[in-house]
Amino acid sequence: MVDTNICPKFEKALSILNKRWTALIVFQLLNGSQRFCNIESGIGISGRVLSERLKDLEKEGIVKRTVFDETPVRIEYTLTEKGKALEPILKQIQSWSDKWIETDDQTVV
Amino acid sequence: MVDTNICPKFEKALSILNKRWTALIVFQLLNGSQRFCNIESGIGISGRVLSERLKDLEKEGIVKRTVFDETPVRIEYTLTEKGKALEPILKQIQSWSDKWIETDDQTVV
DNA sequence: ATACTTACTTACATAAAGTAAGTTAATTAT
DNA sequence: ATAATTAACTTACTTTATGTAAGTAAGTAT
Repeated sequence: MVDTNICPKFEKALSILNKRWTALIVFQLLNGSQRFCNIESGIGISGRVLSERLKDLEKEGIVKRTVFDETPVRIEYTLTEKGKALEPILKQIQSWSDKWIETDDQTVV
Repeated sequence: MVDTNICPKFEKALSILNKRWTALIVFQLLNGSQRFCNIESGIGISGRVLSERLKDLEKEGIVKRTVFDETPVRIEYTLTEKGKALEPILKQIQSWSDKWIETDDQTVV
């Protein structure tokens, strides 16, 4: 990447949030801990990419993976404090979309 | 895409903002109108993708392209009201990154 | 034993982004 | 007058990211 004069922290944040699905995964987890297959079906992401994203988000300290040693084993993904702190961003996106995005109601008759 | 229970306006907003470079372009234009090459060098995007993104953003009504018929012709890109309204989102991202992203100061000696 | 579920991974196909060179039109430098 | 430079792109080609589908391992239900 080329040298820019933009704050590196901000750029880092964008490089995380910019990635496809990241925001939706976080949005989904704001409703509470969820299992792999629930996130998968909840937002319509493929398992391949979800697996990849969850690893990234774990590495960034945004998501925590917890294994419950029941039988069968249960694995849950939860937002960390850092992850929960993303809520105001998503809220802002929501209110922007409410104000500025039109629903092109494509109801086929 | 698979059917989800997420608000379509919100999904639409994310599909715009999620795209690589979109947020940085808007961020750059919050400083005022800019020319193609200034955005290009300002954020380190390639001309190919910048051209593509500006067209997308124009289509979404976020950016306005203005041709000044001087010689040589000058073309400026400006945020519309809809585009300016994205500022609070970027501000939120900024404050999140200030609080949660660490600078891994990789100063090579 | 067979089928089903969860949480993945692997292999392969398609779409998006990066790189570099080319285009057009006008401008300035020699 | 010719050559080089700048702005705003486009085109061709390569690399990376994402999607699709099938496979795996461990356990459960019938």
